[in-house]
Amino acid sequence: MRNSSFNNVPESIVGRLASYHRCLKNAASNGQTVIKSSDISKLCGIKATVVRKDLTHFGEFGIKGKGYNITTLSSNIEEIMGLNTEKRVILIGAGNLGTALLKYPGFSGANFKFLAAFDIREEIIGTSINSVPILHIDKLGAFLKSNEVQIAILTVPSQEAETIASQLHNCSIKGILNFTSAILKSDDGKFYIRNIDLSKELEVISFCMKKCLKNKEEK
Amino acid sequence: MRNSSFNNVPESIVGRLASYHRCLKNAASNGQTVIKSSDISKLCGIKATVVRKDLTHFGEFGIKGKGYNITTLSSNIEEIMGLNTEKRVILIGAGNLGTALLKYPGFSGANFKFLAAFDIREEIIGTSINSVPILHIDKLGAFLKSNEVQIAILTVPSQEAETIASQLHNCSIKGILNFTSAILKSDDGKFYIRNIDLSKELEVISFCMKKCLKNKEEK
DNA sequence: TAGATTGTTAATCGATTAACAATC
DNA sequence: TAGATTGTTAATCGATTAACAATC
Repeated sequence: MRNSSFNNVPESIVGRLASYHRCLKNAASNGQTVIKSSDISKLCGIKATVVRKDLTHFGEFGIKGKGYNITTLSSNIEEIMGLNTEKRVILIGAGNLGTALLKYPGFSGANFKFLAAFDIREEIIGTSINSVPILHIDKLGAFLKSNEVQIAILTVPSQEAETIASQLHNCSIKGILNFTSAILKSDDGKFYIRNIDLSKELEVISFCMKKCLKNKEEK
Repeated sequence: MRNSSFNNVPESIVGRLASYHRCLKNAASNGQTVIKSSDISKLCGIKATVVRKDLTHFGEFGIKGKGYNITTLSSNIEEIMGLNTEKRVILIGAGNLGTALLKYPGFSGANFKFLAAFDIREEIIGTSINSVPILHIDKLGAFLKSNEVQIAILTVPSQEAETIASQLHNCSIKGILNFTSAILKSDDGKFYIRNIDLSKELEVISFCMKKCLKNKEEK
């Protein structure tokens, strides 16, 4: 691999790498051993030149005239993306969305290990969801002191997001997956914050639909 | 408004419009009536020049030397994005994520009206979640024939996505919000498909975290 | 060797930034 | 009028595309 730090990789490339990775896993489970950029292109809906250019960003993984060895490419992508190291995760806010995420099968593929979930509702404290214990939010600070946690997932009401996020400083947490519509800023650059705003997605589809309907009428 | 069709608006702008909209709503609820691009910038984490440029894409909404009238700008964005028209929606797959979405408060802001949810598990057929009735998936075709539905939300297992999507042709549906990791393609351009892949988000945060940790070590 | 497919280079395209003129 | 902030223009930057040389 050309370079093991990859500090300036645009997020657009990272997102596509994840797509390639899934596509390779699928191809492998079908017994395929080699794949061409044009195949990846069809399966992922991304142009073959983009696929090749993205990959060369990290090294030369292909065999000219043949394509890519699926096992090799797959494990390279896993190393690039850090999918082969376990990440210890807590979830804050075990409501509907939080529960759905605790039960979400996709987390295992990213090597996420849930240590605990936090909530305020007394009736669920002490229970567990998908083997993840639910603790009272009051225990958060102490928990973070005695456990090395890398990622926090925020599924609390939006108006609580800021307060909760402020409690995540000065501990081992390096990434926040923010599902609230509050825009959290990592003022000091200590965190990587990824905002996933479902309401925004809804508004975007609302606009794009409008456009589609209009195009239709014009025809 | 300069132009009422807006056919070639990049998705990046649309996503930001949604952020501006939320920010305006918040400012309005604080009793503010006018807002400057630099304020929007701070609240949304988007540069003021970008804010202004995005808005001029659709018209001139500001008052030089003053800023933007919140009510006017807000309703203009609502019109641009189609937030002021009701969209009839069905949800397919009332599992954990589906249930969370049916209970998600953000849908009302986008003027989404859920007509029904579909599933295969007999034990929940006939019940309802948040007043939305759960019907058997066998009833989907008939339902679409007798109801005008604009959007389908897919929260079925990924391997079912393709099959379900194929049942959505030849009806009124124009938009699909795909929460499965299957990559659905709108081969004929009849649909607008928005893929929201949570696993991908996890892998992206996994990479970005790795980068953050490394930067930290280097310091 | 011939065929195929990668990886690279150069050209195009679009988005972001910076500077400033217009104007409330 | 002076001060402030928008909207526009031009410059920069980065991402995508297309063509093709390298090579398995």
